[in-house]
Amino acid sequence: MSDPAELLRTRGIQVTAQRLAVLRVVASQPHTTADAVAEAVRAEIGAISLQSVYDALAVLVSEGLIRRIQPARSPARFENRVGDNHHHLICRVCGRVVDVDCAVGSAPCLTAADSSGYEIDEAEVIYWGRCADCAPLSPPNRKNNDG
Amino acid sequence: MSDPAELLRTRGIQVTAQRLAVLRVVASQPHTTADAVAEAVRAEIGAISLQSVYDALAVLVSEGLIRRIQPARSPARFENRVGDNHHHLICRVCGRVVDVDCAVGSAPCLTAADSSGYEIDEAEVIYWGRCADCAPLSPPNRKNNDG
DNA sequence: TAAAAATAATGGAATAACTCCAGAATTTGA
DNA sequence: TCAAATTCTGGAGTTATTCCATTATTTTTA
Repeated sequence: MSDPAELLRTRGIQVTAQRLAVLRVVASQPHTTADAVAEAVRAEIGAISLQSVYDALAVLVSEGLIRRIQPARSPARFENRVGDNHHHLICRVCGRVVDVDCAVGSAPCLTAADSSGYEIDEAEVIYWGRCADCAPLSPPNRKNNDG
Repeated sequence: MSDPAELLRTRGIQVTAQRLAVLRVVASQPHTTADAVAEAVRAEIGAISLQSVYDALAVLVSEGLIRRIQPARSPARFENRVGDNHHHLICRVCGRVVDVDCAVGSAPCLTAADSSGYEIDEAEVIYWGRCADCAPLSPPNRKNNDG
């Protein structure tokens, strides 16, 4: 049952052209920003306010249909790969984001060395570096100081 | 040579009361925000503009004396534990941040399953959940959908 | 099928967290 | 000690996002 409209309906969310378009855009352009979604949706269905894009994204995120990632010094990004076990690799220079499978394997890596009494529900991993295009063009700007 | 003034001087950074105070505050209150630093510094040395706090923090970060972490939906936070191998555990409810050692061990976990040609220099890991105080008071609001 | 209730979409204003800029003050160093 | 460099300040500007009041649309009920 991966029909988008059906996905919405079964969750009691009204099916609207805007929401379907937003969902479609996020699916076709993973790691896209709210702004970019607005533009793409406009190209598809004519008009949508930026606020409505934020609304639609918020609804989809809260229902777990899409995921929001918010890397430092970048607007929030959205992707429709949810419920699987993957992380992100981000280029410090051009900001490009790519998916990587979890190094630990397919089991969620939810076990910290010492959880300090926290009940952990997500491990968010971002690998920072420079992508194949940017690496030769600029010097490394950070020492390896984190593991 | 952990004398703060010396640390600044050897890097060619002018030693000022403001910078020393900012460094001291970040050291004594890890995971603090720029706002909180400003308040604490004012309590210590009288007055400082928020902008100067940002300036001082930026200088200290760029010299690697402190580290900036920027969790989603939170202002940037600063800590003076740098160059070691640790990650963060953040409570979704109250925002409390605590340090955790890297689950992988003391070697920096810079190896992604597939680095896609990226030259990785940092692996940023944030464990999200609810702290011991908040867990009993509110229901979990997220499925385990990430590893 | 029309009125009432619920839900969505809109524009505009507001907000948080920074960043940028030009000038004043202070510090350094020849 | 005087010029050059650096630092500090207030104010304005920016970006990404949220809030709010109103209007439009959709769904439910009578």
